[in-house]
Amino acid sequence: MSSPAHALADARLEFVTQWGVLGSAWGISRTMAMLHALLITSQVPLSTDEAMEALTISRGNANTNLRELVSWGLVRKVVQPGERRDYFEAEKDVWKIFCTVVRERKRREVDPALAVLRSCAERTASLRGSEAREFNGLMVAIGEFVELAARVMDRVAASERSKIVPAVLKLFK
Amino acid sequence: MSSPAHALADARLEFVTQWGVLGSAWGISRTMAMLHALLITSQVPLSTDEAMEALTISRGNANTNLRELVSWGLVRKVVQPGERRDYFEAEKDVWKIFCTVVRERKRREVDPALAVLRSCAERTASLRGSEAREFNGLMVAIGEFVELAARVMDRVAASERSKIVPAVLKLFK
DNA sequence: CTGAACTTTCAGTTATTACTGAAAGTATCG
DNA sequence: CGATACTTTCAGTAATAACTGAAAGTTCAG
Repeated sequence: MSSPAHALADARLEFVTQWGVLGSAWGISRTMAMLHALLITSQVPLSTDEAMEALTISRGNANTNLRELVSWGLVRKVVQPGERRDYFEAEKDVWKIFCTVVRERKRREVDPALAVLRSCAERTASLRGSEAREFNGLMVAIGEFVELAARVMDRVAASERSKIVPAVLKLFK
Repeated sequence: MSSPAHALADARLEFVTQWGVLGSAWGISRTMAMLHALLITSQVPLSTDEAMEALTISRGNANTNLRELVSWGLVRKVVQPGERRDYFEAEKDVWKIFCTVVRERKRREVDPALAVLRSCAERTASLRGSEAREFNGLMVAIGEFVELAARVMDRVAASERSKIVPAVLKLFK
């Protein structure tokens, strides 16, 4: 049996690694997901150099992905008193992380998809023929569905955990 | 202004293309997403050769991605009477498509993630020290959250649109 | 059986995406 | 200022994922 210190380090490493795997299955770069996992499991903010060393990645890679995490709003730069370099700290509240991801993916991917669906629906609205009408009906149906999803995402992203989770629990399960 | 026939073909092409883009942002291969878009916008089932031609892809690529779509349950093989070759037909009900995707991603990605989180929580449950306790608390918190998400996904995947959508509409918006 | 019609596989190639590291840029301090 | 400490950029390279096409496999009619 391994020592307690290793048990923690091992578990953390497994978490960081698997978070990376999961992220890449959902279209998030492995490194970005791993950096996120590293930061949320760190008690203290980390510098670029510390992150580089922990994941054995280059400065450029660390810099790019840390800034990307900041642009998602999942991580913020913090200043250590008397220090010149930037430190990074992740939001650790699971509900807030979830809301942020929902908000960003909605903005980055769902809204553009909605625009495409609307354009496809509009451009075929007045066409005749069963093929055109069927296509148009499908675009409208998918559009309405995605619109509903978008509304739910907006609402979730803006909500308090204490208000939504109990309601969801009541609705499902 | 272009002819009506082109307007439909153009809109369909835009939809197929953009569905591919959206898919790849969410970790689904572009070709698979495009094949899916092609099939749901087809009034008739398509053969492998027809799909190959429509997307200008190789036989191997078409075969692999069509089978993958079948394994997701989004597409089924159908036999045309008196025909030897396989034809493929997509489920067109938007709610059913959504449920299928939810069910499959839960099974393929969320369940494994849950296993990792539980393992990380268990392995650190009895460790002492503030770092270990904080890590363990985070694993438990994320685990509970993902478990809730998994339950919601199970429930959604098994539900009738007419029962869930109105309830969701009432809850959000 | 045999061959035609079709499907599947997979080694090799191509396309895409991610990463490196050195150079250029910026801010701060004495 | 000029030196130092740090951050950002990006051309080149590496890693990964996806695709091709020909060969092997399967099915079935005659």
